[in-house]
Amino acid sequence: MQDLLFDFISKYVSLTEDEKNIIISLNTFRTIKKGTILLNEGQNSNESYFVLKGCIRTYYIIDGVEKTTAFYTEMEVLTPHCVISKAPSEYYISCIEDSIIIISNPEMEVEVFNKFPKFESLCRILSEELLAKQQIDFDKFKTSSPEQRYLNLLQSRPDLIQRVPQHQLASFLGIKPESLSRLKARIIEKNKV
Amino acid sequence: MQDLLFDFISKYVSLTEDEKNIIISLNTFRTIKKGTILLNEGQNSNESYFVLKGCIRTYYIIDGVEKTTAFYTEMEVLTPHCVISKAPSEYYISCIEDSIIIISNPEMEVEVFNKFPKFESLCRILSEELLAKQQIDFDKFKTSSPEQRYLNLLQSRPDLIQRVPQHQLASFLGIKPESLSRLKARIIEKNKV
DNA sequence: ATAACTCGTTGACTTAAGTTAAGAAATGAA
DNA sequence: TTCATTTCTTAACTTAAGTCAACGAGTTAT
Repeated sequence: MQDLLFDFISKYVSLTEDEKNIIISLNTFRTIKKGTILLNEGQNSNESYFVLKGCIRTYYIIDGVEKTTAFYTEMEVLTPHCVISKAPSEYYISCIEDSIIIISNPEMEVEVFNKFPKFESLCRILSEELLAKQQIDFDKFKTSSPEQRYLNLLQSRPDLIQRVPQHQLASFLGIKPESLSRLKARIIEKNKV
Repeated sequence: MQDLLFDFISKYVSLTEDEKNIIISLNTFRTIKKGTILLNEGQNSNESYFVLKGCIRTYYIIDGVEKTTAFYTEMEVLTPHCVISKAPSEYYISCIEDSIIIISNPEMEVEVFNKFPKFESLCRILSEELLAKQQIDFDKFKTSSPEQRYLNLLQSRPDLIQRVPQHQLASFLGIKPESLSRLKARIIEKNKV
């Protein structure tokens, strides 16, 4: 299992066996059952999540309705806003498949950064990459219609459409579940003619 | 002018006079005229922009139409996606007010990081903050109607509505300029009754 | 096995955004 | 100033998303 992590890290920096052992000794690998809520609205947490296997999602409850805004799957990291802002969380995080997650916190990170400054470089580079990537995603969202967003998702993350309930996908695409249903029917209809 | 920068940095780390002098000696402060294009589509660039004063925007040209997706004003940083991906840029960056901008590049950064590791911490923390903040913005965008987005912007960045042309604001809000016009008229109508 | 729920789809209707076109208002240049 | 261009608004019409309700399929719990 750890190999997945080290393969990922090796794309950015090379680690010695000693360094790898330090990581393993932190003992932060967790198996989480589907349905587990990792973070509640209003909660103060300092945990970050690195998904090794499985899928977690962030969602809000607005006027009693769940609004899913993001999914994190294999090799994706989520540091909740509340960890940065040190304010109560505005959203929930739940595990939507049985998953293996690395759970870390800022104190641990600082400790590792002090021992191996290389890790801070890694985290800086990862953050900068994610930020730029997310900006592109946001741009694409803004400049696309719901239908284009769906077709785009079909290309870029086809797995998500399989593994995630439609009503969660709908709010992820910024629309209502009924609209997603109709939009899909519309696409099929177009392709027939 | 530099004081603006150092005041900003001091929120995150404290700098000695020596360190400040190093920054100044890099001589990266630039005054940019309104209308200047800082980055063209298809261009490979390695420049990052820190806006000390003024405003820059990113925009795409899609089917011959400009789509503005982001604005950066005082104390905001933009590292274009192409700097990270090392691929040609998909968007343009232009300066929409006479501005003072700090222009840096990865080589300069590495040099500074080596002299003062503290700066890499600063950049990591800034990136992580920006990432979490941007995620919240994206979430809010997804879960709001165009009208709510406009009202939200009125609260959170009222200056933008003043300093930016409406048709650029419209695509920033993910709609057409005509829709923004009608939406504003609708809001005024509501408040009358 | 049955009841209760969740989930996805469909239909009828409402509302608002997209489209196209025209014109008014503001801005900039000659 | 005057002309041209850009920006913003309005109108008429089309398209699609939102809303509300109903239904069937699948799941879970009792």
